[in-house]
Formats: sequence, C-alpha cells, structure tokens
Amino acid sequence: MKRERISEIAELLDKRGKLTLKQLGEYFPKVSLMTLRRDLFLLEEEGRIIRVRGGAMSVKDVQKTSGEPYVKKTAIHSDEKIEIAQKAAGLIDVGASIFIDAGTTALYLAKEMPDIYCNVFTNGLAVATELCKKKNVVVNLLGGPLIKDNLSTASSFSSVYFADTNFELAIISAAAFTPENGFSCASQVEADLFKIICKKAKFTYMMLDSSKIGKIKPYTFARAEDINVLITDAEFPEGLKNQFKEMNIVVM
Amino acid sequence: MKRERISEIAELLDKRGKLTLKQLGEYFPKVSLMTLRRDLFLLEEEGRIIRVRGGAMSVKDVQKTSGEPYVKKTAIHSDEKIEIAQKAAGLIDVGASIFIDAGTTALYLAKEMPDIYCNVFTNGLAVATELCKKKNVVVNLLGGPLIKDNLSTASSFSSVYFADTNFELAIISAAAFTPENGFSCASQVEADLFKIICKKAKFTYMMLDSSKIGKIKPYTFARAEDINVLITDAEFPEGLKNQFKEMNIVVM
DNA sequence: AACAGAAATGTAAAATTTGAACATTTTACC
DNA sequence: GGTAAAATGTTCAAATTTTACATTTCTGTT
Repeated sequence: MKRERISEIAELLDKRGKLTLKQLGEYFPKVSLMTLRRDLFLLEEEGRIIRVRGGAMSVKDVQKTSGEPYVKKTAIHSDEKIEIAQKAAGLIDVGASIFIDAGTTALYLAKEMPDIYCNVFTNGLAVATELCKKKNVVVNLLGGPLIKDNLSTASSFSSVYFADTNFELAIISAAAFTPENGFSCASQVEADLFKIICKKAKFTYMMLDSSKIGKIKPYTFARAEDINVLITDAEFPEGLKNQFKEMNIVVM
Repeated sequence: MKRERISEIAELLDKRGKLTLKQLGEYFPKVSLMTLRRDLFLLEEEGRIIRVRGGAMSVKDVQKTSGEPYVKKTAIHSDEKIEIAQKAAGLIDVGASIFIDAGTTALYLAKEMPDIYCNVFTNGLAVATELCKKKNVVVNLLGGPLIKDNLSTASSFSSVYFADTNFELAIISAAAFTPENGFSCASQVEADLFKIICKKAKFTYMMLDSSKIGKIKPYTFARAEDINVLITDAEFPEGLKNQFKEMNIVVM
C-alpha cells in the first residue's frame, strides 16, 4: 500500500518533472499531506527525487532537461496545459493517425498519451523524443531546418512531404486567439504548416489554454469555424465557450 | 560585483553539490542573506541550480549521476569516440555544408563541434538537439519515421528530400568494418541513406573506432575506396592504416 | 479470534524559510 | 552635482516544513 503509492508518486514525478504537494494531494486524496511528505522524504533518500520548497522534482527530469532553454518555458501555466493535455490524450483512439504540433502543450500531450498503437506525426523534437518512449506509438518526424528556440522543424517542403502521408486527426495549439483574428502564431512557416495540416486532417482539435485568449500574434492560420473540437481549461470564459458551441464546435 | 558573486556562487555549488543559505552567508559575509537568496533565484532561472528548502544544489551535480537509456550507450568506448570526434570537429570549416549521422560518435562530434557558421544535416534527434545549442550552426533534420532505439530517422523518402539539398562533406560512422565487406551497419534503411549520402557528398569522412574492425553487420553501404578520410583512434592497427593510405585515403 | 507490538498515518502546534513590500545605499550616466 | 536605475538591506506576514504525539492499520503469535 505504501510502497505502491510511493512508486506511483515517483512515476508521476518522472512524467511531470515537478509537482507541488498540493497537486500530489489531489492525486492521492485518501492520504494526508503529511504522509505524502514522508513519502517524498523516502524518495529523496533513494535519490530518485529532489525535494524543493512546496513539492518535489524528478531527478531523471533534471538530468535530461536542465540547461535547455526550451524546457524552462514549460513551467508557465503548466497546470492548465497539463489539464488540457490530459483531456486531449483521452481522445486518442487505437490505430489513429494524428498530427501533433511542437508547442509546450503538445509536449505535455506526448507525456500524457496512452501507449496504444497509433501513428503520430510531429514537427517537434522534444515531442518526438518523448513519444519514442512509448512502445506502441509509431512516430514520424517532419524534417527540415530547425528553429532553435523551440526545437521544431517547419519548411516550405512540408506540403511535398505531406502529399504522401495521411492523418485524420490534427491536435494543435495556438499561441493566441481572438474571435476577430482567429488562431494565430508568431512564425510564418509554422502558420503555413498549420494551414496545410488543418486542410489535410479530417478533424482538427485545438488545444487552447485560457491565457492565450485576447492575444494576437502576427500570423493567423485558422478561424474558429475551421476547427472541430476546442480543448481548454477550467478558466475559459463561458461566453466564449458558447460562441464556439453555436458554431457546432465541441468544447471540452 | 553582482555578476561576479553570482558566478562564484555557481562555482561553489558545482564544487560542493549542495549548500545551505547559512553556509553561503559564511562565504559572503559582506552581503545580506536576502541578496544571496535573490542571487539563487537568478541562478535558478538560468537553470544552473535548483533551489531547495534552506539553500540550493547544483544541477551539474545532479546530472553527474545520469542514466538515460540512449545516453548510457555512449559510455561504451567513449574515450576513443571522443578522441575521434575531436579530430573530426577540427576538420570543419566556416560555411561548410555537412551531413552528420545519428550514431553515438556523431553525438560526441556534435558536442565537440566549434560554434561556427555552417549548415549541418543529420538524421539523429540527439545530434540535432545538441547542435541547437550552438548559435551559429544551422541545423537541418531529415524527416521520416523514427527508429526508437537510436532516435534516428531514415526512410525511402530521403532521396526525394536530398534532391534539393546539398552538402559537400559527409561525416559518418559505421557499425562494422572488414576489408572484404567494407563499412556495414545493422539497418537497411540506414544503409540506403548512407549510400545516398556518400554519393551526394563531395567528400566522405568515416569515423571508425578500432572496436569496429573485424566485425560484420548485415548491410554494407560503402567500400574502403569510397571514402576520402578515415578518422580513428590510437588503437587502430598500423597494417590496416597503411592499406587505407595505399588507396590515397587520408588516415588520422 | 484476540492480542501485543510495530508500522503507517493523522493532527496540530512550533520552528524555519520564503516572499513581498518598502527603505536605503550604491552605481552609472548626463 | 544631480538624478534615475540598479542593487542591497530590513522587516514582517505568509507559507512550508519539522517535530512531537495521538490514532489507526497491519502483522504475526498464541
């Protein structure tokens, strides 16, 4: 019972990298925070985690991710992003052919994804690396020149590459959204890629955490009506939710 | 003054692994604990340290006890491979267009590479990620289905992709070599890729540590006479070296 | 099945650390 | 010499951890 919980905590931390005690408390509502604290203490003695103020972090995670500027960004609004990623992960069926983008939410999705047989296309190196840990997921990386600050590829070559590859589902995230300007991002090649993706996919699922609302980035790649499902967090304003629903878009 | 103190703190932490705020206070009696706390905060943002209750610990120190599956493999014969990688790194000129493979020696090469302007093509995710740390290196990743055990891409699509991309130099490594069977590797798609690469490149540099000699893998992708430079370690047998030299191949 | 003892967990108060706000000093630049 | 910005100091409230002890659950024995 104890041993089980402890290894579950360790796994959770390896996946998430970092968790607060409160978050752990939500995962294990049956035990008190003090017990969880004691568990963390044991895990620290074993050298598997590092306890930090407020919670703990995975040693494995530190070993692989530290120093890379990209990973730091994942800390911002991470709770909302994980919430969204979990919802998105639940929508993936066995045998599906999916495109996932290179953003931080997508990276969480990669971590949360069930290890079932499916084909995933992505333009994100971190996403691809993460997916390679899953035995049953076939990973396919979009090639091209690398954008260093987010470790993604995007090139004019994409359309040629995608001419012979197919996916029914695109799960992407935008850097900004307003009803007037639609979904936008900061990079033109990325916007072009997303346009191709959205056209190619039968269904487009948009992961959009509430912090993106009202922001505008230079390149719009889709309008509200272009997507099929909007996956967001609890903070998403009700009014906007209804606007999407009126367009027959599933909001979750 | 501030910058100096901060880097001194970082060095101290790298050396000691872990320090409490009080201990830091003894090292820097001239400033208040609040200032040191602020310094630790900055260092944490830079990703150099992890703040823990009561003080901080060095990220480097945590990383020392590392254990990623892929990275683990790099430990085998690592001295020879680093030696070879350093030699290869010395051969790269400003402005060059280069292909580097996805092997472990290639990963060392990526780490040892000078940060000069050049274009690098690769099919290795780890190599690409490593190269992204260099400001002046333009990285270009070959897309396609991912091979999970070595995080590389290789597909029949390569020839199409390479039709419009050019590099004068290919620096690759083989998994095995005998004079009779030439350079061989374990994967057919990789062998196909290497064949295309060697044909496309003006010069082919082969990185071959001495442990590979006498071994045979299923798929031959090049013969001795196909390469221009052989980069190897000190253990490489003299007799074989001379055989290469007789074919006008530079051995170093 | 009942019991003792150990292990695990819960609770609450004390101790420590941190974060935030504001005051003060130093530095850099006109 | 003056002024704004950066750096540092001080103080105190808030949050977190530790400690100590109470309670529950588990385990093995009779």
